[in-house]
Parts: sequence; C-alpha cells; structure tokens
Amino acid sequence: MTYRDALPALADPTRRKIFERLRHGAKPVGVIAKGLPVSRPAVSQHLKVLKEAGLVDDRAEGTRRVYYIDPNGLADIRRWLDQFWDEALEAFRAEAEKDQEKK
Amino acid sequence: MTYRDALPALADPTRRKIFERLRHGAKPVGVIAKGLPVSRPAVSQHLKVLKEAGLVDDRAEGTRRVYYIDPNGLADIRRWLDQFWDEALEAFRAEAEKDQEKK
DNA sequence: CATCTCTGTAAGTCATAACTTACCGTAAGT
DNA sequence: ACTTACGGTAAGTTATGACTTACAGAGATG
Repeated sequence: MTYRDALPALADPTRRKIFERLRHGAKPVGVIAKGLPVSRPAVSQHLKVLKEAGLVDDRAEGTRRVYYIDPNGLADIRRWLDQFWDEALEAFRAEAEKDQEKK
Repeated sequence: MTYRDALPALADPTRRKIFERLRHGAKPVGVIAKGLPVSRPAVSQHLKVLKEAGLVDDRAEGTRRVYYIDPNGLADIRRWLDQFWDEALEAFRAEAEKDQEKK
C-alpha cells in the first residue's frame, strides 16, 4: 500500500514487463501472459504482488479478469523520491566542488 | 546505471535505510553502520550495490570513505515513472467509470 | 447440464541475494 | 617503524522469492 511494497514489486524484471504491458490500457491475464517467457500462473502471482502494492487494479469481465494500472502505487513512489530530490541535488553540487578542490 | 539497477537497489529495506541516512548529507561508512541492525561489512556491500546503481557516490577522506547521494540514479527512476504517469491516470479514470456502470 | 475457457491457489523446487565471520590493505598517530 | 582505526573483499550459510506442475472454481456456450 506504500513505496515499501511498490519498490520491491517493480524491482523484478518480469513484473516490470507485465506492468509495462498495461501502459497503453487494460488487458486480461491471458493476453498479458502471451509472449512472456513464464507460465500463466506465474503471471497471476506477479499480478497479485502488483495489486497488493497498489500498482494495478482489476475488474471482472465475464470469465476474464482485466487488469489496469493504478496510479496510487506510482504516486507513493514519486512522493518518496521527491523527498530526496532537492536536498540531494544541492548536496551533490557541494560534493562535486570538494572533489575539484582535490586537484 | 539505469532504473533497472536503481529499482532493485532501493527495493531492499536495509539499503533504503542506508540511503535515507544520506539524505541530509555525506557520511562515512562507520557512521552509517552505527545503529543499523546489520554488520559493517554488510553495509559496505549495500553501498557497493547503491553505487553501481548510480544512487550514491563516494570520496576518500583520509582513512575514511565518505558516501553521498548521487541524483543520477533518482533521475533514472523518475524518468521511467513519468513515462506511465499521464497515460495511466487517464486510463484509470476510464476504468473507474466502467466500474460505476456495473452498479 | 455438460463442457470448455479463463483464472486463481497449493505445493514443491531451485537460484539468488542478504547476511555472517575472517582476513587484508591503507592511512594516520605515537 | 608499530600500532590503531577504518573500510573493502572472500567464503560460506541461510532465507526468500521467482518459477514450475497440478488442481479447483466460476462463468460462458452448445
């Protein structure tokens, strides 16, 4: 439900592929799995992880389950990153100067 | 050197703690390790991973090694996330509508 | 209602990566 | 020079998580 789940979820290459496949719109599990180098159950397990991380959501459509990207998980990561951005950038410049002094 | 390394690097809780400790400025390894629930060599190993991911950089200072956050790794992740942001947000609204139709 | 399609779950296997202790090199202090 | 402080690396252990196959349930279709 936060960046603590979302970051590990997106750390796995296969899971990122799945996530990227949903980028242009919702897709059922079978379609997602097609072409991937892993079995369909593996895809189901990955989708579960992504869902628990708030990165995707799903909706029943007959016997199919359609998955789509949930922006909430992305927002969680973004907020966490932004927390570092300004401070880190300034500190980095300061360190760069110190490195130059060494010459 | 890209989000493919940076995301796994920040997926580990211990590594995130280390990274967060550098948020307010550069610190030597010993200081970083103090208070963490893992050994100092473990911290060294984590710092190596963070460095290879472009998330931190270091500088020799006498016998100490001072580490600080490198914004490049953060920027890589940011770019990757932004790639999804707009599209995902719009798609999410569309899906939310479909869910409402179901009622 | 029998069957076929689609998906999730259970159970087990295997690789990886997060740790540990032991050791080595290097720079500073006496 | 000797010792002490600091940190990286090697080697080995262990837990975890990414996969597999087998199975079960729920909805469409004849």
